[in-house]
Amino acid sequence: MTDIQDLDSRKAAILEAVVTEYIGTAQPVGSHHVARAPGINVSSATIRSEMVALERDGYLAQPHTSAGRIPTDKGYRFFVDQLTEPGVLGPAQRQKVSRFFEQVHGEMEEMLERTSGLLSDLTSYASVVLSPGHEAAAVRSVQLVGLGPRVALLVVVLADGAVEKRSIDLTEEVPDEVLAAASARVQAAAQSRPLGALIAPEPSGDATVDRVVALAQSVLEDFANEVHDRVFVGGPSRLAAAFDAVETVRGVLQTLEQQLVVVSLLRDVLERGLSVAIGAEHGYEPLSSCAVVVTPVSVDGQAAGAVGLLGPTRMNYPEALAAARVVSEHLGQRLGGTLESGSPGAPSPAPSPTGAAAGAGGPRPRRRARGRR
Amino acid sequence: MTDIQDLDSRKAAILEAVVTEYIGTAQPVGSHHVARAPGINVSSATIRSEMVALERDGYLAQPHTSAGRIPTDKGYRFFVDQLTEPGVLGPAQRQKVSRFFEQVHGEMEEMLERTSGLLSDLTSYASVVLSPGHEAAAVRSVQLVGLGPRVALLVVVLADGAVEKRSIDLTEEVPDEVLAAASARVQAAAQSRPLGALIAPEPSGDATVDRVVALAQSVLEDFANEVHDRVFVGGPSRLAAAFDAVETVRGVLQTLEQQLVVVSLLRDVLERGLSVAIGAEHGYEPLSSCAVVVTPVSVDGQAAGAVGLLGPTRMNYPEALAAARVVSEHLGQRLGGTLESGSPGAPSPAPSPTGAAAGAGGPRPRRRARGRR
DNA sequence: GGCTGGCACTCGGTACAATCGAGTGCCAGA
DNA sequence: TCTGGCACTCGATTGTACCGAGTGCCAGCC
Repeated sequence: MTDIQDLDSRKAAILEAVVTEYIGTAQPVGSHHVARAPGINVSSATIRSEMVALERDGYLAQPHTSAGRIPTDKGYRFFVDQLTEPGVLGPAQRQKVSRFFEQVHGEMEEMLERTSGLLSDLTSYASVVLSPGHEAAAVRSVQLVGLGPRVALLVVVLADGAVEKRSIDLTEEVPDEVLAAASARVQAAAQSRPLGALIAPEPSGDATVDRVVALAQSVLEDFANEVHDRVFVGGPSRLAAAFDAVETVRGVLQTLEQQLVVVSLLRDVLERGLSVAIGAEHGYEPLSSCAVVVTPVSVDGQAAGAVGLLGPTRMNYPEALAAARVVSEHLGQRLGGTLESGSPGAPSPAPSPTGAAAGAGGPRPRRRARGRR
Repeated sequence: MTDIQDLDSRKAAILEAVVTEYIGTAQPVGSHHVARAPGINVSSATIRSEMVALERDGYLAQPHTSAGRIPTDKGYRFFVDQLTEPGVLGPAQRQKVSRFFEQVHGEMEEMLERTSGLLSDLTSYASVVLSPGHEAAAVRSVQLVGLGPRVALLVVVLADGAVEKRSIDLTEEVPDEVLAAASARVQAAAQSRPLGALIAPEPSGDATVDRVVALAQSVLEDFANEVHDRVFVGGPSRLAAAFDAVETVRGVLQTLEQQLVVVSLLRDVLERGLSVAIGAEHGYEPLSSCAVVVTPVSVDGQAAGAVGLLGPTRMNYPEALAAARVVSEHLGQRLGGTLESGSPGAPSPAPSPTGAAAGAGGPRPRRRARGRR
């Protein structure tokens, strides 16, 4: 327990005791309880006077006179910043994670979805898994498949295994051969280039083919902007118990339903180099009674999505941080392994040393996530 | 379902009044209120004695002595069965729906997801949209795309526009040419057949190709079983306000998170020919304080998924039925239109005549009756 | 000087009684 | 057969008293 900037060590210890206790009980904690906490060797009277100071400085608040204190957002912030050792998961939970990643299989999206289930299982908070972006991934295949006389489906496979599709209205009947020819031309032009850096296919001389090619090409270019970072929200029902005001629950759930908001929330937090955003810090008003824990996922040293947890501000930060970190590591390795089938697990990368400021990978360019209204 | 028919018209009217009032206020309703209801021309004393009978017969219940009555599941059931005219949406809502379906675009999955948003918007209940099954859809395209030296992605496009994918571990390096050859063979064998009735490709003579073909083929066969009907749950946050017990909310939300459960719930209800399942009727214990309204979606006369609403048993059935029906119709037309781009909207199919027991055959004998005198 | 124990005070929570009123069951009479 | 009237029930509300956790302050002690 080191001395921290503007709080002497005794105040820090008291604050820590209050936060810890409050996280456990959700009840305002009084000087008496603090006095009984381990590491505190002063009387309750002393603690009271310290608490007055902590309240004056904005670390604690009192729901009403003659009640104990509860931490403010600032109080939690201090507590989190002060955490030195990353929290540790229990052996049972650790094993759950290992088991999960040994056994999980299937498509990336499915895997991410299940990962979010795992995270919320581990922590009993709502979890959030942000899928890796695709802007850097090269196009492996483009295909036009006829679905009806005037409708074709454009299917794009990226090097990272993502598949995007979009149906195209051809406005008039196009024979299969033309579709195939167009498909081949688009494919040839896009092959091995990332979506962001496509080149236009040469004209073929056949007007119909060129028309279809142009249609497909424009959809392809749309993808470059639209290719969405999907977000998987796990276990939102956990939040029902986290707040006592039904209104709060409803508001939070409603916000979580807007995937766009969740994505930008996570992105914002990551961009600010935080791994924890508490209460109003993240600036999303409906979530002002929530805290968010985010950990970027890196695959082979590259930033690739993120995992996070969302709970009440009185969430168990050490545990949440530990869970997010462990899952993020496993997930990164697993995703790295996908493309090189059966590659031996690389040695565990060193965990970032502190609870905050894990600026992995530097700032990422802002990208649009697909809007769900 | 037993003796639901034997309510004389006065009892029916009283029951209807109780249900209507309770749906609106969520408060137990007393004989006085019923007496004031339109169409009721008897005194509260008479109503009281009728209510005693209704309670004895299980249509009403009393939270405690000297409180008003609330409908039981059986009471709601009678009320719903008795509905003759389908409820009508307000003009504003109707317009919302039309607008939505004029403007909606993009992939089917996205469309379904947004449709579920629309439904819950219209009704302020949680909504459920079940994607059409793919068993009958023919394979339009199968493609093996190399992702890494030892990994390929199998991408299948079905005639209805669905795209399924699965990565395949090739266990050893396979050159692109071999992949392409295998891809062509698998495609040739599967082309135009539904997933359920695949035939095995002929051996090619090249051992490596055949090995890859076999791998792909087995994955393809897996799809036949696994291709799951996706379900989109919209606006679960609406449920937070619907129940007062937090525990109930949590349980319901948790159940909704298990997509598998939701799918079979809907499937069960549809199979039993119901369009409404109330409380314990559907047999899913955690949802026993919920009611489900389901309407199948038909595309060109073929059953194709379903839309539904999930709310408290005291939900507004007429409105919910109307919303589900309207959205189902629009959705069916829209989906039908997808494959024949720009087909003119067919004239609105006649709505099913009754609120319940769509499969029950016989013409609806019962008529709603009013108090006389 | 800083810490401590003691003390008066505050105020939410609980327990209990009184009251209110919505609602019931029953019954005599039209 | 229905109705108005009546006695009764019981949850909800209000008021009062009290308990106890917690506070702020202060005099005294190390």
